[in-house]
Amino acid sequence: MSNIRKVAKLSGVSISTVSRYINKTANVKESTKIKIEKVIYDLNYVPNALARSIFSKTTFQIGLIIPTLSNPFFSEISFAIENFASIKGYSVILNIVNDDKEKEKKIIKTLIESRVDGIIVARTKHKELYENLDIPIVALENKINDKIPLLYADNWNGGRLALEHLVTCGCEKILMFVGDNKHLPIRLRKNGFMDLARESNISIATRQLFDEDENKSITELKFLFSDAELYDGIFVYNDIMAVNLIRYLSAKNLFNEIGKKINIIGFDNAIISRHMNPTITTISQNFDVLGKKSISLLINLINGECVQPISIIKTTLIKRETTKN
Amino acid sequence: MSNIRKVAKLSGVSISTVSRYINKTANVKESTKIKIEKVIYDLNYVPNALARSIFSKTTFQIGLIIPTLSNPFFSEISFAIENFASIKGYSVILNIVNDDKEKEKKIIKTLIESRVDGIIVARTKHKELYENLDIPIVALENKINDKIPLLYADNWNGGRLALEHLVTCGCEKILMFVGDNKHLPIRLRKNGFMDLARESNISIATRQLFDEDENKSITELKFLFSDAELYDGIFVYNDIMAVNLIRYLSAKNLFNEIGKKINIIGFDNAIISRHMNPTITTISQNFDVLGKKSISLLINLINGECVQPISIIKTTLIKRETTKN
DNA sequence: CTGAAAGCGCTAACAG
DNA sequence: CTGTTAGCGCTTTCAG
Repeated sequence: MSNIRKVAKLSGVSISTVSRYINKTANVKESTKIKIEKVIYDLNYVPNALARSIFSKTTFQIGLIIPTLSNPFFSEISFAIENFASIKGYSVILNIVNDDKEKEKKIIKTLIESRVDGIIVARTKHKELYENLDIPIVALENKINDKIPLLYADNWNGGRLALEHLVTCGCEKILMFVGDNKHLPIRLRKNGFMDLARESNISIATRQLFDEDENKSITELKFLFSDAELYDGIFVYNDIMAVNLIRYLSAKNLFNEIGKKINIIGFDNAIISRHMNPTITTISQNFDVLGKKSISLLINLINGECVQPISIIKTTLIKRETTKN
Repeated sequence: MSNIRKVAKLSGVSISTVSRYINKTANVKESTKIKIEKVIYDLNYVPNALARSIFSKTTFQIGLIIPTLSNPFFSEISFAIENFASIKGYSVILNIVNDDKEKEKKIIKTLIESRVDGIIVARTKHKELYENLDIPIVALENKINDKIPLLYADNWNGGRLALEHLVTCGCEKILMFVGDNKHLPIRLRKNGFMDLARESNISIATRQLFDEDENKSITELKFLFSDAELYDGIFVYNDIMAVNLIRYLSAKNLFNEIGKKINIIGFDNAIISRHMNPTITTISQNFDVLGKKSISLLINLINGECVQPISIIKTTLIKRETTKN
């Protein structure tokens, strides 16, 4: 592959002139401009961003660290992040942790070595890995420490919206499937739901589910959801589990009751919620806004600006077929 | 951020000794080793991969170019690619084209500038952008030219498997929803299905669908799928459209016929196919194998080895609730 | 408007 | 086992 020196030699000018031409960092005489242009074209020369970065101390690359891509929450958010990063001129290095702490450690090392300008890390389970990193970081969902800006959807208010909607649908026997307490957003969904229930004097039955339950077989689901059909309003902590609930009810031949006698509301507005049969009423996390905000926070950080320590993105109700109104 | 010179000075040795220590490229006396170790630790020094790459001419980064992340086919394949890339010591730069040719052009430029070691491009619509790139490339699904190795799942045989299964289920009135002919894999699915039909003297009704139809409303779906319920065996060119078909049938109150009087088989084994209600019988693309193979092809190319021009990954039948047997 | 020269952080051949 | 030196591809003073 050719380099700037070759271009300079063949154009009969100095390296610096070529550099100036490429970066438009100073005027170059029209005639030499044309000469250089031609040589660059003939040689198929492409400037080396590495050499440039070594000097400029900025790579315009950011690292994205996520637990998985199979969960639509993360694929949607990665989608949005790539989109806004690219608009702002940044490339994103995709890193999937997959519950492997050693891998997460190695990822961070590699990112630092390749001098990414910043890191966005979603729902990490190992905040200690990020404590002493001297590089701009934005945390999604899981807080790392007071110095690292945190961003998440307003799960608390989402929980309130969910109950509000069930009430609007006229539900009177309400059941909530609670997710794993170790995740802050999951906890907040519950709290929002419960806080409103208390304020409104509504009594709520609760059942506990865990992350592992997301991939259970239909037989196991029968056990998890048993008697859910006795309630007329059911809030499930995420869309995947709402999907499972629907499968359980269908297996019990209650498909036709869904959205009528049995109202169900999920959380996430995952793709599956608008494709599922029936389509699922849910609380939307507004991935686009999350992606945009995380990029803008990170870029502000990169530019040495101050950013607010916590940003909360509005959640909204998406009405579909699993609820009456 | 500190550099190798600083480390050398503080350790009281030369730059090259430090370099040797870091890369274990030659022996270093135990005592100086310890000195260097300490300084590196105190300074929180991390070697600069850019400087190293500029010399070694290799970045251990690869570019991944995909049309979207919303479609599970691409998120699953990206997942697999990241996984195997990272096992082999490569980072992946995620680039989402989103049907924007100008963006695709810019992406390629940026990747070349940052001297990625290779590119994996999935289902590109603009092969001309890749024709004259002097860099290892692996094409997924859509062929670019004879020089660029192509990799895809055995859609043709997948089509055969689909028909075979419908026949096994005893179907006699068979309908096929054909996808957009401009995509090779989609065409092959149809051909496999049809070829077996001809060999076996089975007559097949066909209907045409297009990419845009994937996101249509239920009213529009009614038009697309009208009278599909008159058939007892239906092959749909991908899982998303199979999902839509199921929603159409449910809206017509035929939910309980699915998997009984009406057998449906999709294609892709997308996540949604195992979560849908009912779960969808489908042909699996084996994302993991696709991801692994695309990485190994690319790395072979990077290492200057010869690779076969076309690789075809086996597809398999996944039986679920939408078919009888 | 242009060239010479120093330097970004690192590696490697060479000499000791 | 270690230091000196040249060089990777580029940018940017500083002169002219």
